[in-house]
Amino acid sequence: MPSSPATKPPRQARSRQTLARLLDALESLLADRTFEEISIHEILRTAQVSVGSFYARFPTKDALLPALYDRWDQELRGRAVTKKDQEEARSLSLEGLTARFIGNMVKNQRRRRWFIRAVALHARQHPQMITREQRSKRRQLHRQWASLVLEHRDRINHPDPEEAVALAIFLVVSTCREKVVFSESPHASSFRLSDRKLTAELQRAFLAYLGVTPRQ
Amino acid sequence: MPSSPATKPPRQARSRQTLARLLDALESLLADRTFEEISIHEILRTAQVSVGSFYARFPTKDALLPALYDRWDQELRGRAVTKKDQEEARSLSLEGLTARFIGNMVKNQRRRRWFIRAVALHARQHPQMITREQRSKRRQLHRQWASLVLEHRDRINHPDPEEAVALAIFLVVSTCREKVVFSESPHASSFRLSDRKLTAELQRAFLAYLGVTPRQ
DNA sequence: TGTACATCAGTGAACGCGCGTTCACTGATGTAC
DNA sequence: TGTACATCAGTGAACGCGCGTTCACTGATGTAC
Repeated sequence: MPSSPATKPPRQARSRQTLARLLDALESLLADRTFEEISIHEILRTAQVSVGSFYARFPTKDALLPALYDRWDQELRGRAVTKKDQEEARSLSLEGLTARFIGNMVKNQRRRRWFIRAVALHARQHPQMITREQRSKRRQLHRQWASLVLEHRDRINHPDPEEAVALAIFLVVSTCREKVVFSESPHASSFRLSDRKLTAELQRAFLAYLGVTPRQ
Repeated sequence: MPSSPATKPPRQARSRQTLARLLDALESLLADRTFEEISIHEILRTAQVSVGSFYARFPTKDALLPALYDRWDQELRGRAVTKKDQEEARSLSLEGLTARFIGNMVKNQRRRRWFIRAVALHARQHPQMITREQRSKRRQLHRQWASLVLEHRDRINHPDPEEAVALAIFLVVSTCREKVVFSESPHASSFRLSDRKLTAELQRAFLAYLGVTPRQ
């Protein structure tokens, strides 16, 4: 249902595999180049799929990346957060909550960096990708995090806690993406920072900005 | 001298104007589209310059954006910081210093957002652009800022002040760019935030992360 | 001041390559009776 | 269980458009004597 508007869903197992091969091929090729730089023919060769077969499923090349995005989002939704998880999260301290979320964020960005880079670059010029992103599971998780953090409102020292939490999340997400996804090309050579350290520092920044002082 | 390697500098006033027209044309077209999306012919039509004239100056299309970058960087170097300015900056409080720098940053990003967006997108896939950026005046200003901040080392509460300052700058620059340059498309609709407010909050985040407590 | 020549600057029709896409076709799978 | 037909799925040669670039040329400016 959240798949591309003009994309016909496969009816047979055979074509479902072809689709999977296409998306896999694209994902692997994205490691080296932008979506724009990769030609259809190249994707098709990698996936061992013929041109006609592709255009039977997708209206244009541009429909392919959104489809990959959807698959990823579905995957995220698959590991649905249970009621139990939510209860558990609610019982955590603000520090614990932050540590867990930021830890996951860094880990995920690291694992899927190529894919995230491609989507981020593509979204900058394709509005439909942006709206897709806004309805994504990822965004939903951010909202969940925000409300969980706001349950510790008494420890937040900022004139407008709601706004502050939103900006704090924006801040760590932007920084994390810039660092992990974009600033680690061989040419960038900005300061080195292990993921462990990055996580710790982002946590520190998050809590400090919200004006949270350690409990003694 | 810092102009593109294979780019021939103009010898006559006439061609210097042509060059300027080309760069102006590109800069204005970047407001709506990516560099990749803009064709040479379009730039030439806008600048009222012929194809041959362009290729007499530039080896390829890709040499044009770096040239625009250089012009901008030269402009920055033009308004050189005098000894007096430095003295003055040194006499400011940490809060004053931060306010000034972040204020300028937000203002500049706002003014030149299209151009910055183009460069950021292009740099992601063209290494030569990255090295250019690293030797830029902008980077140099960041380093200057870092060392000025470190003169207030006694007010910084972080196990590794040097590293912390570097990351703090990275943090505010990344966030500012993400917000001003990328997150304000009509489709993005993330939370609204005036430049004034953004500046204030980034300042708060910067100082809080460094563990600076207000002087009483 | 004038003439000859070299260099700089500019012109735009034409080229050719690469890419996304089309199309006429064959083969595989599912369904009805 | 077998046959007929509809639909789904896959094939790859060929097309054509748009783009960056070339090239043979004309005109303007600077320099030497």
